[in-house]
Amino acid sequence: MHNKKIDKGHPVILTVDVVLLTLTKDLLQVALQKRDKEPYFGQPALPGGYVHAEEDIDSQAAARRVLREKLGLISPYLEQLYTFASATRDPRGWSASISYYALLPHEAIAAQQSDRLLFLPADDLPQLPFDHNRIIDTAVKRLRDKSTYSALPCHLLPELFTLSELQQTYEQILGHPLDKSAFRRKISDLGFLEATSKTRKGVHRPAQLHRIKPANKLILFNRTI
Amino acid sequence: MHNKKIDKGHPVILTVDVVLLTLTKDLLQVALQKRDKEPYFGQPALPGGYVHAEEDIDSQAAARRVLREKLGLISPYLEQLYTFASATRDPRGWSASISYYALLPHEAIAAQQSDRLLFLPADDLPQLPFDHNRIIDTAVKRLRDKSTYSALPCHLLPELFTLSELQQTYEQILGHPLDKSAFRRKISDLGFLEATSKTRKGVHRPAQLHRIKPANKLILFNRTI
DNA sequence: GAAAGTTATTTTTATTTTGCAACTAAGTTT
DNA sequence: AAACTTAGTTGCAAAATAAAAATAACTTTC
Repeated sequence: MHNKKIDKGHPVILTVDVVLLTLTKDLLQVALQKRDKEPYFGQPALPGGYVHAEEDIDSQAAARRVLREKLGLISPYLEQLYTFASATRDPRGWSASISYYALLPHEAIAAQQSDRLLFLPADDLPQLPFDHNRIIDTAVKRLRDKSTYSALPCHLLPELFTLSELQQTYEQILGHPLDKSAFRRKISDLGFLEATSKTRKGVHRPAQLHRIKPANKLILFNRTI
Repeated sequence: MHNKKIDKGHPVILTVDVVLLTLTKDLLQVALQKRDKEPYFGQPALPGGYVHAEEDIDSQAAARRVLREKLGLISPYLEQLYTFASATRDPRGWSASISYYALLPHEAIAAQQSDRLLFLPADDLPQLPFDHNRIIDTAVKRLRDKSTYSALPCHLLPELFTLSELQQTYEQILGHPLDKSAFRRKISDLGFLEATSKTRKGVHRPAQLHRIKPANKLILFNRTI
């Protein structure tokens, strides 16, 4: 049996943290920011902050606000990842972090570089404050898993892209090569992309630029048990 | 810009709620409990409660405690589902519910029936307090999704079961029939079950009883992009 | 107690999907 | 214009899946 005091719960810390992932050249990178307060002042960490009960309508809005206020970015793809909540993850006390992950094309953030913001390879990070390494690992795993059965990697590319670029994106995320014809067959069968009349001029044969058909959110591939 | 007060965050409510699912006859059922306090006193709702910062080491432990204290049950399968957090989901104020879902064989809970505990079909519920309908819908969807590519439904069966029973379980969850030989081939190929020498005596040919091989956690099926 | 009925389990066969390789197409560079 | 490179397509064998049929092991009925 517990008394009223215990039943009401002790005060806990409630934050959101955002794992912003992007793909540069051949590496998956995560956005980190030098902390502007204690604990871990000055150390690179995930952008995050307290939930602001009076201005955030829900946790997704809080994550959007963090992205906007801390990084000056708006991400079309923002999904709840997991909630890390324990007595030990934050030295200040029992704490819950509702974590989100966001995907952005490298082009969309190139302009945003600031002295406090840095991008590091998500697969090869130094030790970060709190349980941020674990949060990032979880985000990368989620991205990899979901890329095996969905069109998620499209969100790492700009609005217009070639099929070869899309295949390369999948290959970089998954870490292994894909068959060209099988890949194109699948994309074509699912029909969530549309070809535009534009082409990517390069050194060789120009490639047709594609885009996600409007009104197509996240496409899931068929799986059969 | 925000002042210190706002940056520290306003007090928010942090709870865990548990969606306990089980399969009876031909229906997926969810455990509900009549609330013993306001708000919504007396109404059936998901078992849940405040996180107890001084006794719960993490949110999973809090969910286990809820299951134990409120339902008198221990569930081998307990997974974080989603965190529902918003200004409007609880009349008392800004609230976050870290929700978990648990799976149990019907046999394991038959003995636990109490006057406050009831099981209702998860697909056909009355309106419940808070956003509990949405939480349950999310849990059912997660179970259905995950059943298409994992051995999750095993956890809805007792330790020993026949392959036909397992197939029926999949079919009830997924809502469509599966091919018998393909199903058995897949289970056999994955090799996470072992046959026992026991059989299920019935009206007709006895079926061999199987069990999950020890040291096998959750088996995921292969998916190819 | 043999025949019929029912469920379990395996085997066979047909159909679909995938993986690989070769081929054509369209540009640039030499 | 010949060689080179990347884009995109086509054909086919191998693998996986689905459907159907066959066989096995029991119980119940007549």
